[in-house]
Amino acid sequence: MAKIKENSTNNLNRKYIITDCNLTYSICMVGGRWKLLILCNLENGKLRFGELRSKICNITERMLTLHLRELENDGIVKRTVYAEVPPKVEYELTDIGRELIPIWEQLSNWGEKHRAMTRPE
Amino acid sequence: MAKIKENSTNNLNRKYIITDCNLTYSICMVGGRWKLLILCNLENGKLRFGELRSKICNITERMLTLHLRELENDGIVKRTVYAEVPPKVEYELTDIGRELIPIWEQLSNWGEKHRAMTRPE
DNA sequence: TATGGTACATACAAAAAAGTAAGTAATGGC
DNA sequence: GCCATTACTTACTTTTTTGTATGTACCATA
Repeated sequence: MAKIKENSTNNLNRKYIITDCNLTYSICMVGGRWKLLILCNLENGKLRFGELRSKICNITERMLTLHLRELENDGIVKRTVYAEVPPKVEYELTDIGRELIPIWEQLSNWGEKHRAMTRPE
Repeated sequence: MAKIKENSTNNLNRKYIITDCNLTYSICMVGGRWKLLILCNLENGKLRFGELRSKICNITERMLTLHLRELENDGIVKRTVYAEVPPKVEYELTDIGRELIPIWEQLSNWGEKHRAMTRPE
């Protein structure tokens, strides 16, 4: 999230895996702690920064900003700034971002099933 | 992976998110650096520890062991030990593990498409 | 008796991710 | 002039993940 060391084994391995495997590449795109929660909240339309912050309880402004920046850089989320004071910024899913929705619905179902299997009442 | 501090904000947030969101829960299951590469390699049947190690270049024995343990604990991979010397251990996907295959194929396609979009030649 | 193969375990170090606390800019309303 | 609002920064600390290096058990074979 912050600075990474370009030539660390860690970073080189990450690059190697991402290059090698589309699947790992995809997972990395949405792999940050809060990213999926952000994306889920955007599923039904645009939200302002402050709306996201209050919908996702426990997230700090710093984390929200960092994840949104990454999602924006990765073309999954679109950011629109309105020239107003106080500032108004809206976030929404891009087309390629929306294409994740049916996939994550399945993943979510899998999770529910898995959870039921491993922790039966 | 190693010891975690039960009451750190970091850990509490992780628990909270996982409890709250099946999707994040699912992603956490396969979120480790090498997990998906391991799972992909098991897609076509059982493999021994040493086979996995040589198929996944750059992975260390420690990382392979750690990830396999987690996948086993999460019921995604099954471990079979043969009472032989030298030891022989085989790994394979469980039923719930196999149910991820169609999902990760879609994710993989998404990744390919996304990659083409963001880095067109 | 020494050696080799297999699947690990352990102690430690480096790197990355997440969290904390405080500050900033712009401007409209009081 | 002062304060409130919004969407951020920045500097720093803590926690977690990843990687390095080395050691272990077991027994068959040389």
